[in-house]
Amino acid sequence: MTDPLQPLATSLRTHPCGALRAEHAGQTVRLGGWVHRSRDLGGLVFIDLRDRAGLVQVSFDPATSPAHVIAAATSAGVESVVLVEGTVALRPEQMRNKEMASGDVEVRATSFTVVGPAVTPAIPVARGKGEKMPAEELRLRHRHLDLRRPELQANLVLRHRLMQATRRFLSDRGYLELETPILTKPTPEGARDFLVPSRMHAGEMFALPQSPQIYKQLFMMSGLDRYFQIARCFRDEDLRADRQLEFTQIDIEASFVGREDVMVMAEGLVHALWAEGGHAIKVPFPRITYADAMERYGCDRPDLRYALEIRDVTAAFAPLDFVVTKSAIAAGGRVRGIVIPGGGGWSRKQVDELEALAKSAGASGLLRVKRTGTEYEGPIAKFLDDAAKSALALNDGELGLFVAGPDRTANPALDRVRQECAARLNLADDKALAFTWVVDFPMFDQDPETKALAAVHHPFTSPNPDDMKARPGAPESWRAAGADVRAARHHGPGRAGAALRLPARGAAGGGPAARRDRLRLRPDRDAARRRDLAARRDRLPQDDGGPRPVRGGTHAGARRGPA
RNA sequence: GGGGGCGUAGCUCAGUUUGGUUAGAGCACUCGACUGUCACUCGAGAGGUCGCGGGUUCGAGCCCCGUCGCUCCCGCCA
Repeated sequence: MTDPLQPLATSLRTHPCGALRAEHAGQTVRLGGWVHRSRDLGGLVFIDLRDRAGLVQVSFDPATSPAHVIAAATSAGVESVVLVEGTVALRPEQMRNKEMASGDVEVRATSFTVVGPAVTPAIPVARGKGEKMPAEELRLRHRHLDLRRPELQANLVLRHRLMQATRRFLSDRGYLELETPILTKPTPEGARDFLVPSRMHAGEMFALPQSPQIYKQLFMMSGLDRYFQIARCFRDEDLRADRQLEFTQIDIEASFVGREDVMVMAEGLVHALWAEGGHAIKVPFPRITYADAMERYGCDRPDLRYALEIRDVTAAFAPLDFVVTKSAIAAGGRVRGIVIPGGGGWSRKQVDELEALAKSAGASGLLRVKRTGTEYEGPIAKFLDDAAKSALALNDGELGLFVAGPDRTANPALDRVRQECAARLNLADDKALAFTWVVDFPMFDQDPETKALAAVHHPFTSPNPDDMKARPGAPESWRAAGADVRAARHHGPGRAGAALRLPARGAAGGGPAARRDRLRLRPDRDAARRRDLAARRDRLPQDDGGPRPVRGGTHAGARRGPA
């Protein structure tokens, strides 16, 4: 690959500042940049000059720089835009700076011109080690200053490279980069549309698409076969730290493909993108079914960097004369929980905190028992007979935490407790990514009271064809023909590994009426969707998949997080 | 829509618990000193409607009421 900085030479400069290295020693160079920081030692002055490529130290020494040049450098304020001419010189051995990419050299200035004198910046650009960032509001108000920071520029550069890598990868595999309209009719998706008033049609609104769901399928019906788009998406929901009004997603659709084709392609793209970012990740990703994930981790996006798996101990509690578990089991629930090595040493207060967590997630309580030697302690210990003790299989020093009740409430509670325990025990490897596929999601979630069905994912995923054939009258039991990529979250600003989601897609299943019902279409609205469904009668290519969106990490300069 | 937190110098923050002299620190800024620094160092200086409005009080940055802004969480959201 050609050096991406090489073309930066112009009639005014010979090199970008940050590109200078020992190999340039002896050359006369002209530079343009911003005064990042300066150090006046009295007669000897240093300026760290900054541009997009990085920093370089410019020295102003009476032995090499004319007096008026030194005077000009002395009075130049930080963030002034300057032009410098000088000679690249190797620094004396002791004066090299290993923390600076250009730290082996400096530019000995023979000429110095301030082309843009700066006022004191409203927020500091150069930041010392350990200094905090200004408030988000101020950073956004003075965005031009904020974006001068090398770390933010690095984000934008990475974003650019990821986009180029995406285009390269997909184009090489026959995907066409096509665009779909931004101003559309409102659609019955999950997130609320951004609405834009129309001048020509007073009282009516356009909607900005939360994602380009609809029109891309026209491409498939039309026979374009493979499409992708690095698409801007919009949603009018309340914000969170990791949720933005607008964001970018890589949207892909393909025809004549099966689930394996989609998964292999998606793994390849994820692999290529992380490789571009300097991370080697292993493919294929391990796979886990939704049912397995819920059973072992209580969560459809388990953090697989650590085990701490959920156990079913219903059999141990079933014979016991203990009202809590007895009534839960009688009502069709189970008793499940996790066993924590070393948890026996946790204080009453620490365990109470876990119980509060479980309760806030919907559990009625958290049963606890710890084993010390042959002794069992805790509120439920007195109910345990020898058979139950051996069934629990607690080792010395271990703490057992259990939830009794229906999976529907126990799962989220156990998930929260498991994650908190892992955090306390520092079980997760910060550097690990733990990519995994979660497959065989249920198609629908059924409200236990109203029996109403709601799509677990977006409602346009195809049901598993085998399930549809086997139990045509029981859509609540169907699995979806989709799969999600999950990655354990990283913690810390700017390092969030995105949660990637790649549900496959297709028709909603059932007849047109059932589809309409499931999609919650209103006959008087949703014209675009109705037209789409109608067009399906003209036949889609066999299609259980065009993965939707690889999400996350592509929105420049902003805090990143799972979508 | 609901709940919590915050708002003091250009920036980051102490000070509010228990009201009491002239509201402080670090960085940045200005001036001065300093010839190998790299968050240079040292000395001096300037810089404040304590978010805004009202109230209680002899006296409010501090207590009370209202209001605006920011932020986090729940709801919502893929």
